[in-house]
Amino acid sequence: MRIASFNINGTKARLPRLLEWLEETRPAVACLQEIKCPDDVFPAEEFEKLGYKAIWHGQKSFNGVAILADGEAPVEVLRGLPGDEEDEQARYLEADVKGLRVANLYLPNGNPQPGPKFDYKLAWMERLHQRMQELMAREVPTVVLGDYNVAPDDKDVWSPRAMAQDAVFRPESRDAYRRLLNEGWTDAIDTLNPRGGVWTFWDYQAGCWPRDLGIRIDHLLLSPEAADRLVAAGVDKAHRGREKASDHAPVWVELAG
DNA sequence: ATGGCTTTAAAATAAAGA
Repeated sequence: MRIASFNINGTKARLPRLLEWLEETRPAVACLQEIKCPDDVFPAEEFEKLGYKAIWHGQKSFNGVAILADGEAPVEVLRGLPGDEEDEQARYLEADVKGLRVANLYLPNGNPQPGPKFDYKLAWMERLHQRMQELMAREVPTVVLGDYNVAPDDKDVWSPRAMAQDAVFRPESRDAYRRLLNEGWTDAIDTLNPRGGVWTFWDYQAGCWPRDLGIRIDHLLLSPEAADRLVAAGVDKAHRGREKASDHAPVWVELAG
């Protein structure tokens, strides 16, 4: 059973690429980030035609997340990350689907840093830590996946020097990510590719894609009950090279059962 | 190169991304 995550950078601009990716890779569950549309224009019927039922949490212009499942409707558990009544940004959606708890997130980018956006990112990561502790305590198979906007280690960026001032690579961001993992989560792609050099994002600028200058910021974190079923994990890298591609490639994990 | 692209919203530029 394949569980996938894809920052699509705009539903409207990406729809043909997104539909062909679903048809070609047929994930059981597909979590999308940056749908960048209000709830009333999300093209759910296009996914229905391919046999996917969806729930989504959008907003105008920016952010937005969705969970698609092959042949069954995800049962929504949480819309929005708890812990801040003032937070209006659509970045978190949690559901029960295919016998798993699935939490789909679009973590704040945090640039420029330092500044209020970076403060928001770090506060958001503390709230996520709280929620992931609750999820861990349930002791059921759980996958917390999405665009974390954190490159955890030197081996996860094409150039640590070039990335040094970027919010996705600051020590504060990496420390916060490590604190999440320390609760007992398994970073699926890192576990199966311990030497690093696996990218999930290539900037549109400066020829980063043709030169393969990327970073790894999209992650799939497995609770112990899900990690016991880990078979494979990977990146659909070729999809980054297509016409009108997102700047992220899809990432996925294969679970037994 | 505090941006070399791309998307969104909206009607020319501006914000956001990472």
